[in-house]
Amino acid sequence: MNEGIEAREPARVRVHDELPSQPLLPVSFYARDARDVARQLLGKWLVRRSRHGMCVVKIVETEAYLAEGDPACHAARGKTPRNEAMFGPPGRSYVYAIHSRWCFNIVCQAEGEPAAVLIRAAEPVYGDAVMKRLRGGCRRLDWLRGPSRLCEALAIDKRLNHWPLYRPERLFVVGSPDPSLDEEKIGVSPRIGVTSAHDLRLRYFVDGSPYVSGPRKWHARPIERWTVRPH
DNA sequence: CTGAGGATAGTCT
DNA sequence: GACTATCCTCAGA
Repeated sequence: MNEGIEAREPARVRVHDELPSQPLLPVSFYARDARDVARQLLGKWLVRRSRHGMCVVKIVETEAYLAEGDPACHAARGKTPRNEAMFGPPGRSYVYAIHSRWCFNIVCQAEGEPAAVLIRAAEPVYGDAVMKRLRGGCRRLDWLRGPSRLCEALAIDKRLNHWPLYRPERLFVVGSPDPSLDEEKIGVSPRIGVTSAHDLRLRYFVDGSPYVSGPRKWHARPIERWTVRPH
């Protein structure tokens, strides 16, 4: 049908009448180094359509887990039933449980090169009533502040493991590069809760955003600068 | 506001 | 049996 058009221009998606249409992130966005993907996911909209309703959230905090030289990566010691999704093609989800809570990752790089980005925190954009209900009515600031809180607010669980994120259906990401998110507004720090590889600074966050998780003192100022690369 | 402690269950050795 | 890419509560400043 219109495959030729879609190959040239990314499909635009209007997720709600009141929200502007946005380009859908294609597979090629994810088929790169997880550090670039993690950095450039900041400011993008994650869209979730579930039986509870539709939610749109703006990503404000991510972490990269690398295929090479990263002992904290779940795939560092080879393939297991749990981390299988990381070894698959990029652009799909990797959902796993920790302490009886879910964490949502996006697989990056290439098949057989297990890298991923953990989505750690986001800001509510649309669907307040749904997220408030799923989060038990806690403060709006805390609905999406932490990887497992985010999963709870968006009804993300193991059933969405291996899910393709480049189709505008149940779960996907839209957005274009945000010129206001230059390197001075991006903070970089060690990853939270990771006991090994503390020398690696692979956590990225929108500096100053109240929706970012972790100790406040960590985002008092950016710890390191990061060069924006186009995509 | 911060830090400590404990609940909790899936995963791997 | 040990570990964990978490979260909540509580005590104290």
